[in-house]
Amino acid sequence: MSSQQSRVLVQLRGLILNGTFAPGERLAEIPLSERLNTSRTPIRQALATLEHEGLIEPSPGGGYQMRAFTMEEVADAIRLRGVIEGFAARTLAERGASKTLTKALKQCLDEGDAVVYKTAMDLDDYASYARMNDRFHQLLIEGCGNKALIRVMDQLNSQAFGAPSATLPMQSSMQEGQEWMKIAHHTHHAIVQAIELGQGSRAQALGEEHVEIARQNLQFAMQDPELAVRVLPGIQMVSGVESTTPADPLKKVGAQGKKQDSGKTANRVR
Amino acid sequence: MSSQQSRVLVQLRGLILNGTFAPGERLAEIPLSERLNTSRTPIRQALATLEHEGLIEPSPGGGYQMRAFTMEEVADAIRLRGVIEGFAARTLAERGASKTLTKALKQCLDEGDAVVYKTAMDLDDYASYARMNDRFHQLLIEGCGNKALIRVMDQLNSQAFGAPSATLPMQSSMQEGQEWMKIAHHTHHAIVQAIELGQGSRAQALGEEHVEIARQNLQFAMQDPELAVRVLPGIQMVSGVESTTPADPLKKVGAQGKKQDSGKTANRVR
DNA sequence: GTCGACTTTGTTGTATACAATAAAATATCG
DNA sequence: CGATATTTTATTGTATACAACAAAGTCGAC
Repeated sequence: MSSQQSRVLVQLRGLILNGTFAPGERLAEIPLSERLNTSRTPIRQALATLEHEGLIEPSPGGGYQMRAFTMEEVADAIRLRGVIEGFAARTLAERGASKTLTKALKQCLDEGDAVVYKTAMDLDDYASYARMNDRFHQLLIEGCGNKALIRVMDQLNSQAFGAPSATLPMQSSMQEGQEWMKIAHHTHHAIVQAIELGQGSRAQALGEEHVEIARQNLQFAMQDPELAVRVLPGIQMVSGVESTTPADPLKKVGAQGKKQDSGKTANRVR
Repeated sequence: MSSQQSRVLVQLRGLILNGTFAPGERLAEIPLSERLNTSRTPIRQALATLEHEGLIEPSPGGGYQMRAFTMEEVADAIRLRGVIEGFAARTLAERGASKTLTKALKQCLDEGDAVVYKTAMDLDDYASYARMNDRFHQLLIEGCGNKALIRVMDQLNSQAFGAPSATLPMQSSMQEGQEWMKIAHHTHHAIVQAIELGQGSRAQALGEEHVEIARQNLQFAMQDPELAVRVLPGIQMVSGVESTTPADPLKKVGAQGKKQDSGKTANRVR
């Protein structure tokens, strides 16, 4: 795609996921365009996209504002992801997976085994497991061949906490993390087996249960927000998680471009 | 929202759903802006939205083109809708439905009963059943309280054949239609009962089975494309369904604004 | 006559000017 | 002094000009 539009979209999404804007904060076009060194046009396009992705919402008087997320919503999004992935797995089990797909899935299983059964796991291992995990879930979704499902999953993915990496165990210590990973990866094995044996119902149930692990871990990780912020990008947007780096996220004024000269009409509501 | 943007979006979506553009046909901004009496800006915005809705796709060299749909994709979209609605019903069963929601659902059941058990059904009855059906499904989706699910379902709805009305029986004769409606409406009753009794698994299964009726009916209706076109808006977009009204939908040239003077460079691919 | 470089032309991407609008600040009247 | 009308001002919505680009056509050389 063209450079300006995609660049702005990525950068703006990044800003949002970093918790730059407080919930309800207006996303005015001109400050954003100055901040990202572009004109209003690409900004507008990016804002429209982000609205479709569900990261921002229309402001009553026109324009957009930052959305507020609750923990409950995040948990619901993860559950939905489980249902859809479960359906994908079931479809694969019922229709049969192609030889190449099965092979690719088993490749993922092997890679995961190599990491999970290591005696000592480091950050690189964690990263490579995360990559494998993403690929595994991607394979399930793309492999099932249901285009509507692929589209819908794209939408969920863009919502950050719905993304495959959100299904990853995230624990305070590597040790703990590895234990959870063993369980999660065991489910990967079971899903592939169910697909091979044509056990549709089992495949579906496993898909749902798989994200349940992640959901519980998320709730656990939220007890230590510092950790959650480091491990799950975008979690700052969820109310209850205080971001530590930006200045004063409590006030609505927030980080506002460079102007800030008068300060009187800084955050007009319209 | 502002008048120009929403107007253009609705009109353009209408044109697409009417089968105005052949699959693969380029949707150039200037011809569209002339056709809808506006500038390129609202057109661009509408095109972006329609891409997110999945009705059009990006063209390789930039811009957009009409998407091609297959019957299989439509069937898959309906199945996915069933899974998601089933999940909504299950969630309601597990979490318990509010008093007002239960009441609203039962109101739908009563209205449906009144239509389905009539001795002779006319078009008005059909229309009122359709309205009730839409409301019923809407209540399930909104009522379950899962915001991610609501968003995802919005996306499916915009895709026309995924819409609630697509779950309606569509038969060649009123007589036949009424028989199918009886079955479909019976499922409505069963879903509400399952929700009331907290039978989550049953509610889920019923949700999925409910759309299965519609899927089979769709395939049946496709044997008589004339009927399908009349009964299911947007079905013209599906390859294999020949639309009758526009001129020559086989050639890619299709209905192209007003220009058509030279004809030589009419459909530049870029 | 055919292949290749060049020119033409249509189309999108980007910036920006202008209009419409709504909120805030200010002035005016009771 | 308070409430309301008016002005101001920021911001979005819309139109359009210009730049970048890519495809098609055209000309020329071998």
